[in-house]
Amino acid sequence: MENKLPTVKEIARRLNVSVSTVSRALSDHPRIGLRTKTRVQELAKELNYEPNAKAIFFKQRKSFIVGVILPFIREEFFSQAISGIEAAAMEHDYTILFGQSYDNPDREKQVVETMKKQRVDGLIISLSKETNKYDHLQALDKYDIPVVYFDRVPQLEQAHKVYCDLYKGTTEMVNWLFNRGYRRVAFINGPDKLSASKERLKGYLEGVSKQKLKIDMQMVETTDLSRESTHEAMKKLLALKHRPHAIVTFNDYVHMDAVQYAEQHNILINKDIAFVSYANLPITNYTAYPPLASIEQYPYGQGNKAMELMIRILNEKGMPTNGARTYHNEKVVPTLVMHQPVIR
Amino acid sequence: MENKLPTVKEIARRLNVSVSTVSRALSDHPRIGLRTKTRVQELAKELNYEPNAKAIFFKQRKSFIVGVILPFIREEFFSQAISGIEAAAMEHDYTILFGQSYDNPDREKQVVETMKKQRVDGLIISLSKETNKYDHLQALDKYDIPVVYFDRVPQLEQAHKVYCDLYKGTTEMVNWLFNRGYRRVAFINGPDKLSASKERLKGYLEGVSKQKLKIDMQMVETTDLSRESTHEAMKKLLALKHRPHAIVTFNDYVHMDAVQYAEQHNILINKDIAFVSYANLPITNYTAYPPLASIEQYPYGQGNKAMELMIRILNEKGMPTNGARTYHNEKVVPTLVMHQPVIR
DNA sequence: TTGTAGGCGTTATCAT
DNA sequence: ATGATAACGCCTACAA
Repeated sequence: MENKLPTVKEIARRLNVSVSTVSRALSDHPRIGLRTKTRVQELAKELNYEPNAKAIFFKQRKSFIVGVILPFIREEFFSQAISGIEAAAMEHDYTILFGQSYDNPDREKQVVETMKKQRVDGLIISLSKETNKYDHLQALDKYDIPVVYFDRVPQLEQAHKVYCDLYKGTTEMVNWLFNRGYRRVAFINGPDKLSASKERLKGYLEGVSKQKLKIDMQMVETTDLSRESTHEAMKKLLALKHRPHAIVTFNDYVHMDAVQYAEQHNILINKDIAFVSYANLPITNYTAYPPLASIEQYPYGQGNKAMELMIRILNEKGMPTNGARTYHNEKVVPTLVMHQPVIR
Repeated sequence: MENKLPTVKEIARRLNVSVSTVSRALSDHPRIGLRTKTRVQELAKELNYEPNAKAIFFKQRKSFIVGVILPFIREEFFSQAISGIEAAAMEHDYTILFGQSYDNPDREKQVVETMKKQRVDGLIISLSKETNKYDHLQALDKYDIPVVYFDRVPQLEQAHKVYCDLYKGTTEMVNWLFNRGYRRVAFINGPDKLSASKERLKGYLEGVSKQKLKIDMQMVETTDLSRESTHEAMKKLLALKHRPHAIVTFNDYVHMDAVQYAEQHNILINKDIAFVSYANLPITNYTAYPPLASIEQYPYGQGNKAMELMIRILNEKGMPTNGARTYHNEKVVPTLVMHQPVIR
């Protein structure tokens, strides 16, 4: 009893014309009889005909679908990013196939596989924090599926990337702290492997050096971004003979965990110790202890740029090239944002 | 210089066999020469052959793609929900086409249109708060694209729905407050049109009635969920001759805005006035003023159920029916969760 | 055991 | 102005 979807063939049958006539009539081909055209168009409307995009895309070898893989959509950073991606996609009639890696390289691989099977036109990805092999992703390039990395980008030259240059931003933040009189500035960094961590560390060291201060590596801790790990880092920092005056944390989530630990250990937040962070998530305005300042990384903008770049790449695909592929590398400039100081 | 994706045809050409042989060899057809089979499979592996899902889906009239439309992905409730959807989808080899309505019915329509064009196998949607016409969605049913609504569901009998029955939950919460001695319990509800609001209101009225108290409609305010609107509602409640002892808010976001307003007006949160809410988002644990209690609505579970239901519907599609369609209606039971009281 | 042919819905390229 | 046909990649009933 299923009401089959109408096809050109069906219309052709009913009108006793050929499928090509129907196809042409529907696409308003110039040299087609006005009478026939009207008849076809009327029947099409009556039957509620809609071209089957699947068939068209199949023929065109194009789906207008771009895969997007993120570590965690529940992090506001990434939900903002995907919104930026979606906006750019919509503007150019693309749609988003969605997947999360949950920071698990195996799962990431699996999702990439699915996207490949679905033959997405391209893939935008922010790497899982453990990913250090990119074979499965580079393989896509060979299949003519371009990959654009954003925010969590790989250490590869041969890749399209959009990310925030946190080197400068971090230096700036450290300077800002010194200028405000904080002399012992500690740093809870993310996983060593992440290029985002390396950038930050470089910036931090640069900032400290500029103050002509000796660098104290006891002031640098690492977290795997879990609450436990962050608490562990805090424990070490608070156990130091000379406690830090200020703590820079990897992002606002680490910040929240760090501050939670500090509060539980009777530290007066932003008084005994000042806290600054990255990301500047809107949600921090509602939290108990917003950071004194944080570095805005414009996730929406990054996502938007990544998708724009993807579209540019896809559009250039048919174009003649001089042989060598060029890879794009776009940096987004972060900004230091100061918050209303909240001391509790 | 493009490395074209390998096809059965290509493999067949290279091995001087027919495409059907290749196809069968790859699918491990029983009666195929072992020698040929191995040769084919080896070459396939060497070329990194993968069947083109587009072609298969085109043939099978199936894409294994389900569209998901949410109001705002940045709300933790929805990002949890989509995670539940994704998990169920993955288990059954489905993928998610993603779109946001931003609570805008026009945009919602547009996204639905895109999904239809893409010929998704089905659509899971949580309605925009202003949507009161469902034609564009019911139309999908005609195209044989099933629609499963979740959380924000329409007032339709003829629809598949998964949602949380907040009627009982709200009554329970109001009782809980009365039992704790709060006599004037106010309520900041969401938009009237939302069935979620109606459910809550019914539960609230029921709860108050049970206490044999006169219902005071001055205690009931409405917000369109924006911060301004919530602040407006708070203003009215605080201006009453007899201030409420407790305030129930539509969800944790409204809660945060309400509490923010109260704090700015020198109310001691959870002392002068107690606050309770819905949703129980993890992020509330980091906020300055978590609600005293909130009603967990299990967004992950709802999403998961919605997708499971979708898959059941899709699987039943080919099956013989007795004619009339049956619509599924699944309720998720909410739970009242108490929090560590924080008074500031 | 393997090959041939037709079909899925559409459009582009011929031919009429 | 219209029709016939091939092609996209895959599968499968049927033929050999």
